[in-house]
Amino acid sequence: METKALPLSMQLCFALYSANHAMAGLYRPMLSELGLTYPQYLVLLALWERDGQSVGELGKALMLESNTLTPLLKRMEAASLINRARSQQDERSVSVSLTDKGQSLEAKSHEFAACVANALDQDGDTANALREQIFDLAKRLRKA
Amino acid sequence: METKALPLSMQLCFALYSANHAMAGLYRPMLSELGLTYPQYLVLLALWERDGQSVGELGKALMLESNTLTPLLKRMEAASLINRARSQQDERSVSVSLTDKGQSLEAKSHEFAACVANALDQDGDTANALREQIFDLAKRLRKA
DNA sequence: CAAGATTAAATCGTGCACGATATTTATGAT
DNA sequence: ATCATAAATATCGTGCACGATTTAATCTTG
Repeated sequence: METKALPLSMQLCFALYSANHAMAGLYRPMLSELGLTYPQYLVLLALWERDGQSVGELGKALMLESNTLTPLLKRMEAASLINRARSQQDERSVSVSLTDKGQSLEAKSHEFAACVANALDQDGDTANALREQIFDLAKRLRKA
Repeated sequence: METKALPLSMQLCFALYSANHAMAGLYRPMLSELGLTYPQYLVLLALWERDGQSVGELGKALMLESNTLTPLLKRMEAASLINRARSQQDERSVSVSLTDKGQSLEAKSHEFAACVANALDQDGDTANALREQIFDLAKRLRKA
């Protein structure tokens, strides 16, 4: 009974790890010019979609908890990208909103998307289908 | 000219980020019982495939550099999973090899793969095709 | 209303990821 | 042989991710 190892090339986990790294590597130089990190960019994406979310809502959108988000958001506040304010209705909750600077970066996100599309070097429908498959994969993994 | 933001749900970068997190989340409790982290498990996968690789070779396989690998490997050495030794042919290079303990964990990797397959809840061919698409995606992104 | 339970953020400690730099060993050109 | 260069790890500082715990506000229930 051989217990031959499954090579990296057969591991879905490594495919995801590798692709996620490669994507981060593609974004890094572009984001770096804006003084942004990759997770900070994801926070901006979430806020461009809906401004004024609480830390908990952001966490739900990005699958992160306050132990990760709080320091990250503080750095973004220090960089004048967002404001953080306790909610009046519920003093436990902190509302995160975009500054003018944070809003102004939204235009760049389209350049980035175009750059990714270019890197993919395949037609849009194929890329969209793959994206949906990956989201679906994430959903299945989370459910398990 | 609207500059409407691209929502998270349309971002391939977030799909990968999310799926990678979900996969890590699935592995975490299983690996935790073995005292392993997810990147440490990837190192083991690489070594089960070919034992005795140098730090640089491991880095090439996993897309990591010595600044990440060296401390990680030292922790794995401290946990008696691997040995690190300078090569005699070239004293610059460090060869990483599995201990008995490190080898013995290989059997578990098959359970993990089965667990992932079960979580996917879809037939193997579909999963394999998706894996190849994701590897291909990573390759395109890296080339760009 | 008061006491306990629940919820939302924050804090703390550890490990990973990476840019920049340092250190050590090997190689190459003269 | 010597010196410059290159190569392989290692070190350092910053930021992300997460388990565990803490703090403060709110809700619940007697």
